[in-house]
Amino acid sequence: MSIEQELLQQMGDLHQRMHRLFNDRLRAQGASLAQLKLLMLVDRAGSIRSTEIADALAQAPRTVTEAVDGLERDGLVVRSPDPNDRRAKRISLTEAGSMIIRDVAPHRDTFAAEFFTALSASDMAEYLRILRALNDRIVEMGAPSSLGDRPGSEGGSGQ
Amino acid sequence: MSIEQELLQQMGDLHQRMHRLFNDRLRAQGASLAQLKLLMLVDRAGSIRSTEIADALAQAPRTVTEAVDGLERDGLVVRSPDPNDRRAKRISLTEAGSMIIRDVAPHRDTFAAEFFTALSASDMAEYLRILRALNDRIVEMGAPSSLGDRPGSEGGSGQ
DNA sequence: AATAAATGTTGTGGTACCATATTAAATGGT
DNA sequence: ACCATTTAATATGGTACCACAACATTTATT
Repeated sequence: MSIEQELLQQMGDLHQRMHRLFNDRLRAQGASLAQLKLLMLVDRAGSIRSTEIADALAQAPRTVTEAVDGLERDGLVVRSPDPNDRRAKRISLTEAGSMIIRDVAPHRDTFAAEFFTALSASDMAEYLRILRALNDRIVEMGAPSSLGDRPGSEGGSGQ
Repeated sequence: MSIEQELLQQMGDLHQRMHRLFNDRLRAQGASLAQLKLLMLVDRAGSIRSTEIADALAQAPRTVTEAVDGLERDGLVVRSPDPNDRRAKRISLTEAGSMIIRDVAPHRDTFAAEFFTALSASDMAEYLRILRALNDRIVEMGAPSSLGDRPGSEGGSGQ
């Protein structure tokens, strides 16, 4: 097996394991990873439209509707009509939604801290550099460039 | 944002982008990533039972049944009764299944090669070392240790 | 104003995952 | 041989995603 294939394998395994473990821990706090991401985005925006979510998270419109349905059913967000555009609805957090974000934050930090004890400070820096290079590369290869991050501060890949 | 959070973010973004891009390319070859993984496992094993798949891929029994249903419907695998155990069924590739694996292999290699042009040889080595350390760490933290690899040749932290 | 085009949201149907039953067959103790 | 346990596969119901189609509302054109 080539080193490239080995890397792909390790990356996939790592992601799968992290996703599971993190999700399991989150479940105890009353949310899933996907829900949390969405809640945090709504929190940052204050109030936001479906299409803006779809855009920020690089998700299909349908996915957003469904996710918001779930959150609304759980009383974590509310949809209210947009005063300026009667086609649109503005999505915002409820008290319960804000509370979840606040409750989860320390667990997120704890997880990250625990996890990265595996790496020295210089390894972390190396790793970050490599990840950025790979992210630039995959965007060059055709992947969507804007995902959930703040727009406009992309690491310059030139060409 | 701490470096840990930044790393988490970059890892998540990278995975999402790779997954999409790779899946899109694969779709043109007539399979999905999940299907390909399963097909490759069946190929390596020759013939295999549902539970062995679930174990190797760290997936729920239900997931396996469903995945095999899809592959069987597409004529890529067949289920035949196990002669030694009437509860079990042995899953094996059809000609079409084998063909897909052969067709896809070069694309997989091409993708990996293209992608990792972003990294120098020494960066790749670094990256692999870091990934292994993180995989070991996440397993320590409670994630399942055996995924997708051949059974019996586990490299990592197998106590 | 009415029709057309663009945009925002939701519906339909499909893949890939999960936890928790459920049914059939094998197995081990007596 | 019999019953309880375990194991193999599948069923039920749920989350998280997708492409594509439908529908409502706004905006542009005539």
